[in-house]
Amino acid sequence: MEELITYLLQFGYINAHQQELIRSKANIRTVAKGAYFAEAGKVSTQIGYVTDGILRVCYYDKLGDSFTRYFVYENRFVVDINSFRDEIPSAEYIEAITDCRLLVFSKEDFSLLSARIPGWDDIFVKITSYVLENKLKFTSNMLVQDAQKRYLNFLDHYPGLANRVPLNMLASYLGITPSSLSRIRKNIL
Amino acid sequence: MEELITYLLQFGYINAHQQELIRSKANIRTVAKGAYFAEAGKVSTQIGYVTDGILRVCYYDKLGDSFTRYFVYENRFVVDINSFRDEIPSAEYIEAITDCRLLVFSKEDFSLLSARIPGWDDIFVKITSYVLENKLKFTSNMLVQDAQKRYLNFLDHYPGLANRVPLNMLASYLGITPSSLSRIRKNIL
DNA sequence: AAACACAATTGCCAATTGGCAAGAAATACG
DNA sequence: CGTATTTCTTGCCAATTGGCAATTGTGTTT
Repeated sequence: MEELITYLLQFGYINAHQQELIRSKANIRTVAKGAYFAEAGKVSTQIGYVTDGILRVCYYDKLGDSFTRYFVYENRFVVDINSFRDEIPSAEYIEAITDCRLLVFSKEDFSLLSARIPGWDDIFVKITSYVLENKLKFTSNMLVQDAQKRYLNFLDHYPGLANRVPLNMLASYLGITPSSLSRIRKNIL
Repeated sequence: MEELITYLLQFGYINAHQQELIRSKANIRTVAKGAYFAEAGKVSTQIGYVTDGILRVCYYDKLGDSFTRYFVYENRFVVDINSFRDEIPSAEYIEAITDCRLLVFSKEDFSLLSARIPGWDDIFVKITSYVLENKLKFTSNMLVQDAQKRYLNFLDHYPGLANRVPLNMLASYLGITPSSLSRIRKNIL
């Protein structure tokens, strides 16, 4: 919980009273490994802040194969922002790939915090554009790298994460086959 | 100019009086082919709406080779949003790849419109997350496709654009070599 | 502890893509 | 209008990556 406040303070000012209000509106939600925090086609009614575990934003092709869009881990927000803000159907799935514990805010409480805390909206605008911009940059960088560089870059940028996610999900994030990723790992040793 | 208003109206409501205010604050800026609309390391003091031409957001590696992050064309905003909002240095370059004509708003005028037009900020929040989310999706999709599918997907998603941008800039956007892109084009015929 | 399901590794070969360089085409410039 | 410069195309070959299938490994369940 304190980590959430610390995280928010990176993006804007919130006084002690406002912090207490935030704490009072946060609820704990657990999502079991393999279950979805949000599903494509359904409106996302909660925004989550991950306190334990890892999730992935993913989608499925016509053959039913899944592809990882990106991972979300401890001390980061997870949500389909367009679905949550405009109450439209989510574009994709958010799947827990380990047992997860999140602090969640309902749409109503989030709006209440927005009304009561000047700067609340600003904070989330900053988080959104900052995070999306970074993800876009990282993904776009991968596009012009070979498979091994993508993996090394991932290790660098997300230390410890590679060993916490299944190889096939990491492979689909990196845009390479599981076999290739396995070979790359062997090569690096 | 009317196209700008139409574009904004897709994301939120603005009344006639407010529209007039927007018109009165828009200035025309031209950027010659090859020149920069914004430069890495400098604070972006303007947000632009492209009325004519194509620009690309790009970066350079240590060898001085350039890579295209994405293209921006008619009836879209172009800006380093984090630089413009927080008045911090831009992360990358924005280069005109044809002669360009833009409607620009200075930071001061943009803030004034923000103060005078309820919903102005909302509109830009929506545009930002909607556009970035789409770009991320498109780039992440490319990652798991082979070179030819990337190109066909590009043709599909950005009709007409492929013939308006230099092959080498398109190649660096798609994450393939200019030679490969040239061969792919031949194959498709 | 055995059986099962699922994930990861590995070998083999084919397909794709890159690297380099030469030539052709298009564009810019005096 | 001709020359220079840059961009694009193409051939050749090497390197990378994928596809498939068999095997091994890991974790779960009964």
